[in-house]
Amino acid sequence: MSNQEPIQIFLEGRSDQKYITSIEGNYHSNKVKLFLDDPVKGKRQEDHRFTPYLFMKDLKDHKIQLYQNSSQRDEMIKKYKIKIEKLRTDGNLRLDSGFKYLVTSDISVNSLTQFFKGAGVDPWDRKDIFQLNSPQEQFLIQTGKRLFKGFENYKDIHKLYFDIETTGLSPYDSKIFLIGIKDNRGFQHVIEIDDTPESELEGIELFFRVIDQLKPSIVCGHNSENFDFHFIIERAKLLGSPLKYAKYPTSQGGPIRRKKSYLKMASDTEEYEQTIMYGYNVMDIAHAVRRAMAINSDIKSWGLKYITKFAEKNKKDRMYVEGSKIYEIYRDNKNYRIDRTTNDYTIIKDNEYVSPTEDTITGKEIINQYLLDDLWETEQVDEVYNQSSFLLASLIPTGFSRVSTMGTAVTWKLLMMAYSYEQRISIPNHDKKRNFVGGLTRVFKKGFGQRIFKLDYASLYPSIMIEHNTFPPCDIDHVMRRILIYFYDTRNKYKKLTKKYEKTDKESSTYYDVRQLPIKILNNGFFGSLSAPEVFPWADLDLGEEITCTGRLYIRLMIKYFENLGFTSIILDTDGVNMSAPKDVDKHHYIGLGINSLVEKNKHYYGVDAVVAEFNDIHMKGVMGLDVDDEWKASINMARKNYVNLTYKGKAKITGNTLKSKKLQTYLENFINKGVKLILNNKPKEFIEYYYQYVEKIFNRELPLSHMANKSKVKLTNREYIAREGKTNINGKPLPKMAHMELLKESGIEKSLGETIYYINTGKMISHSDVGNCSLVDIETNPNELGYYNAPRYLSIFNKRIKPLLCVFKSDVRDTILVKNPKDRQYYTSRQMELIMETEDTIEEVMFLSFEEITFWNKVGKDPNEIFDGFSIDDSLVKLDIHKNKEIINKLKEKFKSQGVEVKSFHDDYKEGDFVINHKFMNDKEIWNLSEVISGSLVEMEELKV
DNA sequence: CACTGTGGCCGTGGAC
DNA sequence: GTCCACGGCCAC
Repeated sequence: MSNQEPIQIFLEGRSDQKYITSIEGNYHSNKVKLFLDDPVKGKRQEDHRFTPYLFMKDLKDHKIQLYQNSSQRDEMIKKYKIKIEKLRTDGNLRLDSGFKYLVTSDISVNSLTQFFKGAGVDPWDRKDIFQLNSPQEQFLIQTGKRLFKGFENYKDIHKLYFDIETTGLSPYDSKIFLIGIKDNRGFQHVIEIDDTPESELEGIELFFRVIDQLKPSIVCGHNSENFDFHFIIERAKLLGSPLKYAKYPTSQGGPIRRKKSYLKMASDTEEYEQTIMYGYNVMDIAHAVRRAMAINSDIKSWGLKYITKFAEKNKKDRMYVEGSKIYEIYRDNKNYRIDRTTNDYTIIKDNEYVSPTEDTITGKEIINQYLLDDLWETEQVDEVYNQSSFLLASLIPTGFSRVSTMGTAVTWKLLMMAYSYEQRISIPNHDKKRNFVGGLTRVFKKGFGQRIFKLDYASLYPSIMIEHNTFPPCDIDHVMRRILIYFYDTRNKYKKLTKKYEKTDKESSTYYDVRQLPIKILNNGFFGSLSAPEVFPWADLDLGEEITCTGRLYIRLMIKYFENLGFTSIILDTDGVNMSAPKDVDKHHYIGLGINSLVEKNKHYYGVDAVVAEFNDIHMKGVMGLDVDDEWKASINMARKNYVNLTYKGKAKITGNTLKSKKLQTYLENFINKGVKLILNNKPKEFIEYYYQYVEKIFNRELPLSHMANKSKVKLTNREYIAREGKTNINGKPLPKMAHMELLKESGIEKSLGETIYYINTGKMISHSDVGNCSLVDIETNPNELGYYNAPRYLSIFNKRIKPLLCVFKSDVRDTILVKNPKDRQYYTSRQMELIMETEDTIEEVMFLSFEEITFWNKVGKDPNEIFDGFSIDDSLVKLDIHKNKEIINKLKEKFKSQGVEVKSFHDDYKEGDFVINHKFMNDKEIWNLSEVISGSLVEMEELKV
């Protein structure tokens, strides 16, 4: 354990300074200001200095000469107080050709860049030669300080929540009438604004004065970057305000401003305007929710009302007002009867008698309470979804708003840059981007299954990296390996503690559970970073591919092992297989040896758990091991990555985008949710009846427009969409139109990025596609409104979606179920309605290494059959068919040799013009080909008989 | 002073 | 009808 201490100190920051909540630096000096919130001494600021630096490659390699002659250079070095230090490379080629000089200036980051600009190179433009951190990051890296040190919980940070109410959506034709403010230390206030411009400006100014008084560390709202701040600032400008708000009275901080910034959500990046307030972290909670949404497909919307319910944090007695009625109720000077236990209210009509004992409330009071309840919920959502960013910020040397918007590869880059700076190691030259082999995925059995187990490798990719030592050689201190092992151990420790306190001490349990979260994020992101050379300079694609190819071997090994024991593989995806167990599986009994860390010593295991524990103890090695992820009562297996499972509690869990998507129209979703349960509970006749009833409803337009509406997410601004018009695809054809963007363009409505819009196809025939045949639908005002829609087309879309579900029926029945008109409905016998399961992909095929895999192993000069050397597992399970292949290939080679032709195999090092034997698996058959190497690739010439 | 990966399914618009 | 490129979303 003790050898992990330096890593822990590095990650948590070697400086002991506590309670830093934000840092302000700049490019024109070497000064930074720290903002602290000491629980005893209170809020204060500190001035600090740092030495601006950048990492630089050897300029000679880029044919760049710094200044005309050495005397001129020396003069500039003196002027800008430049120092150049050579960093460690230990003879590693990528470090030698990387950023191996550390250049510093005692003056400022600008003087550093000025020095190079004077010589004709702008470091900001030449990311290929220079690596720079922001002043804030430079300070943190240099001093070993970290944000939020000393704060045990996110709750301990002083946070201010706000929300505004406006008369409309645009600041140019509507105005603010309420601003709600609440902090997490007992303050709350609603600023009321009347109809005059003076009052509105006063309200805005008061809002900033309140912030200035309270000095919270974090200022946040829900969707505040896109909406509230934009609105407030634009209104203030229109009303003639100079916008010099939110300064610390004693500071020299500049005015509030907005800066182009990026929000990273899994593989998506979105631009937004970030609000900058000197000394504060300005956060948008919707960002945290949207990042969670990108990873968790069960979250359907990032709206405040939805997400509070999803997180089960909704206030039970909250005041609720429909969005369109807020202004009306606020302004109409009416009184309402209210039930204080539920906060339900009804309007009191003019001349209506009200007894003095009745509880009443004014419209204004309703809206004020509504606003405060919104803020209360905002705080709850913040606590749930920003927790991991808060914890990450105490490990990663950068500001809070950046931590909560950047991607995982940048996170790892900052960690590695910090380590390289501390240890004076060069930053490697980046690897070249290329495609590579990823996870293996198959569906072996299609249709209806019962009693299904999911067996998957615990953290497959990180485990492979640790067990097979796949780390880049350019990491000369092996720090990535050490960090990963530290994370692995720490996370396991937290997981064990979470479990230990689960029943006795809920608070401690949650404390540890929350702490394993940032580690999980860093762990999961590591493999992706290692394969992202354009972002992460330490990336190594051969290693990335070795990890995935090794993963493919592990999954094959597992399939062979369990099939041998009578298990049936159903669906395979990357790191796990859904299997059905043999009938006698419950007879299995195993007493844990505890050799494998996933197995408890002396614990009695039964059934599938026993089989898996034995596999782990006896046959796995080191950190590698299988988990029994779950057990299900029944399943529908439709296609690769697409299946539905029934839990023993009766819940249907849908996996894959065939039946689960945020774009799925509500009418489809409603049918699917009920329909899959009927099939899973083995009620095929009821399913068929339900299907025909639903066809009738769609056909006769009995379903509300809000349920039929297509959902599209806005990913382009109107301007970007219009700019797309002249563009073509790789074949020179124009890019197709997008129905929802056409609607926005025509109506002149500009939606924020990330918003969902709803529209309905109003054509007459199936062939009437959406473009030119659709109109926008307001799903909120009249959710139950019926109306005209393109029934044949929606029915056809419905049938297409349902089709994959029919894989549970016999093939002759399957083809007759779907109808275009309810009068064509079919009737079936019980025998016809038996649910089935049939073979799709074969085990034999999947045991073959793909051509790409063999090419890879060949390229790196490794034998995949040696991956399991040292594992105590039966050779026949481990050794793959490539040995058999080798025998056949050798025979074929000899045959050609006897005819005087030199032939190679793809195991060999082949060149342009060589003849090569290769093989593939098609329709369950092995096919052998003779190919010629033309322009670096294999061109098939003839099929060979074996 | 943007940017983790591959594999897979489905819908769409447009060309033939 | 069939094919294609592309976008979107999802699984891991």
